[in-house]
Amino acid sequence: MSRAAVSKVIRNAYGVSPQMRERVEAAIAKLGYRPSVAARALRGSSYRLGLEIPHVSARFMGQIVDGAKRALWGTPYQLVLAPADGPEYGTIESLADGLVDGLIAVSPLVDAAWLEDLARRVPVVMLGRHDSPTGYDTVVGDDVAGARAAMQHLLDLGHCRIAHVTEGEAVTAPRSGTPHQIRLDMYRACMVEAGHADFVQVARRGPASDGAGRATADLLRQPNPPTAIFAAHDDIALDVLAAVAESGRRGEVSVVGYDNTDLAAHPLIDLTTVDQEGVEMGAQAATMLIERLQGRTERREYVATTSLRIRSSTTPPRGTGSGPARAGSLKSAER
Amino acid sequence: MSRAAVSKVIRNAYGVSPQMRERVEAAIAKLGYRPSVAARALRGSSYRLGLEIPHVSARFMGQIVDGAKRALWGTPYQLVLAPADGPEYGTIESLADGLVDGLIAVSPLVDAAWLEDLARRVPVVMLGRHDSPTGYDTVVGDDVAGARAAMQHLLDLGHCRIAHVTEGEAVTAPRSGTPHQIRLDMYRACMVEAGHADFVQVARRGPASDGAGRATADLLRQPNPPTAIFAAHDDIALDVLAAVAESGRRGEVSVVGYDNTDLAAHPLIDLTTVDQEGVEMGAQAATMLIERLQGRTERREYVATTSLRIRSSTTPPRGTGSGPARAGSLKSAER
DNA sequence: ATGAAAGCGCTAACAA
DNA sequence: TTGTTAGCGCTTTCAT
Repeated sequence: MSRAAVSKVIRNAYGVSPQMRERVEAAIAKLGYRPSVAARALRGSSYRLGLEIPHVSARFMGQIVDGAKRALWGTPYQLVLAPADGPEYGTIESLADGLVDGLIAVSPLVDAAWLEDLARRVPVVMLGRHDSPTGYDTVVGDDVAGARAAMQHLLDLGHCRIAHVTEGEAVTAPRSGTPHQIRLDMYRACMVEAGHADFVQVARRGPASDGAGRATADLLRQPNPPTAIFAAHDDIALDVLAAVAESGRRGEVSVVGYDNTDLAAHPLIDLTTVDQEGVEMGAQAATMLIERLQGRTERREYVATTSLRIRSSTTPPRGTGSGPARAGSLKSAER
Repeated sequence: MSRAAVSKVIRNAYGVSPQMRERVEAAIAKLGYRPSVAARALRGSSYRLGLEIPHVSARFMGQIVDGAKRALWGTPYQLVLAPADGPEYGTIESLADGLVDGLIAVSPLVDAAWLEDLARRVPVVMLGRHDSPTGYDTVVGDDVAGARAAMQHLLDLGHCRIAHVTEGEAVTAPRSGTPHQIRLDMYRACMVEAGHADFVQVARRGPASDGAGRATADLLRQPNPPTAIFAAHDDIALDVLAAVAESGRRGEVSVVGYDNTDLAAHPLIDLTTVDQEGVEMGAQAATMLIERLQGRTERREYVATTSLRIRSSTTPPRGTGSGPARAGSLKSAER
């Protein structure tokens, strides 16, 4: 039989008789034949979708991957992950260079123009970008609402001295539009709005090794330390909780995270956090990508809704006498 | 200029003059040219190495990935991850079908003969297999020593009623040689050796959703519940700790995990666990794979050494008076 | 040192 | 319905 016949059988293409199909399938089974992805990709599509996953906030990525897998279930597409931890250009290109039919990336820092170029070569969905591109789709959380909810919660509890612990300067660069920049801005705005502008304190996580532990420890060692900390994401929040525990003040400093990572619900952690539908974000991204592959060209954007999950890591401040703090102490006695 | 020239420049091959190289490089930069991985793979190698990562014990996989990345640093190889959660045959094949030059997989359950076949097509390194293959390399922890160390620690503390919480039956099938089967066997052997054969109790984690929480809760609800639990890996241990905390007996049931996941060191978790050099395992696997690609054909095996990390999740049993429990109490006073 | 050309395994358009 | 054939973009051998 001819290769064309085999090709048609494999692709379920039109124009092949039942008995031919049977013969081909028998041969495939007997020879253990497997089509070469490389050759396929060269001629058409590889049926692989790439997902670039930055090391930062690794736990949140688990949700994204789960969602993408769910969305791809039953489709002919396979998910391929590429871990990145530096500037993501290289990793993204290594995916785009013919390995995959389309890609999802989480790279708030790469240049928008560069992405538009990339998107002309291969369909792209970007996660966590608040820009308004023309050539690619975006899936993003409502960071304004999420950060505001977190801050409002702490303020409602009666906290005044609230610090923010976030990623390095690069990730929050002033007009970059990254989720972390927006969370930081909202933190500042809420503090100002609540009349605590004088206590605005931002700490940043250091080089990967020590995480946000040192930065938090420094915050706590001050004469007038924060009574609450808003962490830019759950992984940082974990470091913050660790630093608080190690400083011997477990339970005395409220901590809010972001992402509602699986660990946040663990009773030994029990972290108040902002849920932004990570799984749904992953699923939407994969779905959008497939739509692009099927021919859609107009831009789409999915904005995930956020909701605050209140757990025991946030309590009213230990009252030292001021109005709201006093109210807080009462509440804390009820626990 | 000819494509041959370009090809040579890209591959740093022999036979190209400096001025030609310069011209080519200028053209590459100007056109933003990127070689197609697919075409390359078709003709020779893709310079991609695949790593199949099962969803189970996800946190341990982080170490493996980190190690593999470290080993690949500075080589021309890129790491590509393929998430799997069911029977891994499909995922492995989807990698092997021309996408990658070689692959690392963590699939204790796939058939050895099938793997030998696979290894004839593409270089393979398997993680966590205690078999003695001819065509592929293995990287494995010393599960006998690791499990024994964990059990010995609990017995030394004075525990008699020790339960084991592990994965589903499939993963511990009697003569399968999986790490979890060996840990289970060692658990049983140590219990018998210590004269506690009558208390051997094995619980298993249910379908992914509830984890090992239910199984643990059932254990604890018994009239004569265990005073210590040996969990087959840290992710299960986390579920166990959660169930213990939720049963209101935080700190009363000792828990040992396995893998020394990053979370085990968190002060709010502080889990005693068996370290098996996960990062080193990943690095060794990647290194072995590269050696294979460079022509090695004889089999290699790397056995990671284990070491017990004692933390506060294990304490002597709350003494109800028996000999060993009393001894344990003394030790605990030293803490 | 350079270029021409064959062919990797597949798909798609066309011929039989 | 089937088989033939022309490339996809690269590497590699062989002439020049």
